[in-house]
Amino acid sequence: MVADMQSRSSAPRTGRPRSAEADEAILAATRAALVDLGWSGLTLGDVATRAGVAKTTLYRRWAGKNELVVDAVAALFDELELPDRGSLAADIEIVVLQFAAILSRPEAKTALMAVVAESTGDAALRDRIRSSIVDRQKHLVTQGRARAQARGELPVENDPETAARGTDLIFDVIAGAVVHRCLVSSKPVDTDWAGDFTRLLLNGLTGVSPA
Amino acid sequence: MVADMQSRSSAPRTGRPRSAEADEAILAATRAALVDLGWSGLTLGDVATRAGVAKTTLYRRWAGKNELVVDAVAALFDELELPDRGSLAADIEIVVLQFAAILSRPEAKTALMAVVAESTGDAALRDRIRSSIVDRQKHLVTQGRARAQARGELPVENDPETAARGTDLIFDVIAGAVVHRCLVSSKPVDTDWAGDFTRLLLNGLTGVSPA
DNA sequence: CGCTTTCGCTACGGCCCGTAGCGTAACTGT
DNA sequence: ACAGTTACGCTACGGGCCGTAGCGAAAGCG
Repeated sequence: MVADMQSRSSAPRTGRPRSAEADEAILAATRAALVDLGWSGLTLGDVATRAGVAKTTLYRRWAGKNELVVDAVAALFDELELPDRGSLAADIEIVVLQFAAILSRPEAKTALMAVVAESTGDAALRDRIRSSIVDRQKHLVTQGRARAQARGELPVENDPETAARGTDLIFDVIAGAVVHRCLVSSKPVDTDWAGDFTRLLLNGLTGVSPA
Repeated sequence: MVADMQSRSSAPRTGRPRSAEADEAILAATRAALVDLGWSGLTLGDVATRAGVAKTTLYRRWAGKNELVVDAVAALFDELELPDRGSLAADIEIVVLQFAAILSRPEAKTALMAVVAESTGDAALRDRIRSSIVDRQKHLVTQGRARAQARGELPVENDPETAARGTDLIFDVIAGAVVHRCLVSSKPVDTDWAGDFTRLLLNGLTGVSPA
């Protein structure tokens, strides 16, 4: 979703409309190509062929490889959800395992790191990644925290600015640790590791409150 | 250092030796090119020109862009050290800030993520990254933990296998969180954030010990 | 039915890749 | 001193992908 710049602002009222099937076919072809060839092996010409679409059509909708792949991969992360397991520990563990499951898919692995690498020199791409992928999942943290506060497991934050800082911190710790474990250490995120990590984070959150 | 496969095993005893200056010139040129062009813009022909070396010389020593960049960037992380600041909290904070300082350099940013992305489909590259960069810094964790145990801040681990698991976990959490903060959230790792993170991790480590 | 926009297709210059071939330079053992 | 061996700089090449231009046809709208 949220493919090009044209669908956001006023779409042209006249002329032939863009094919919605083509959009989905292109994104699916991109994911398939990522699985087969990886980020560096992926070429826009190949994606166009797989999608049964002309290469020029592809360039009309996306500025380049980076933007295309961000959109193609963003949908994968919408699978994340947070069923109420009754305790903060269980909630953390389940989201860690879900996130790791997504990262185990080859298209997610190779694409995520690559677009982040490209984004280091491209502010617009950085914003696109954040709005399409990262910020969309941040509600999981606020949701889990709210539940924990309702259960009395966590203290209630008074200052909204402090709460936002805490949310960002928790998100960076969880996402960062799982990504690092999966892609850098390349060791499995099984229930053992998820349990260890959950205990560590839980102790950190429920321990002595910050100054 | 540790450039090619030839320097590890028995170097040829006969013939013209490889130029050591060329090695360093190439790696320096690679870092410079990463700053100017980023990962995707870097070409081996350009690196060779910058280094004042023929392109063929480059291909004799490195299999490709991935391996070259890993070696070029590995040296950056050797700056990390752990001066004894007297408390575990201070030790964590200082290493977080040091790591963030390295990640603030554009050549480190773009190269690290890119080679990790490439490594998702290349086991040999994954091992090269681990042995050249990651595992080299793991001693910081064991060192900091040993000091904290000597101070009585942390309990002593009896089982060496449990201790290793803990080391890996701490490493993933620290490195992962800092990387995520810098490159994905793209927010500054200042003393405020480092302090928040340190409190969180410290509480997690000193809290109720794992089952 | 005109107007507008998208679509598929072809073709193109340009850049970079990775290798081959050559003559030269550097170092080693006899 | 001399042959043997390896690294070096240089040039050249086929091949692949890029990103765009130009065309005729198709699909909507008033």
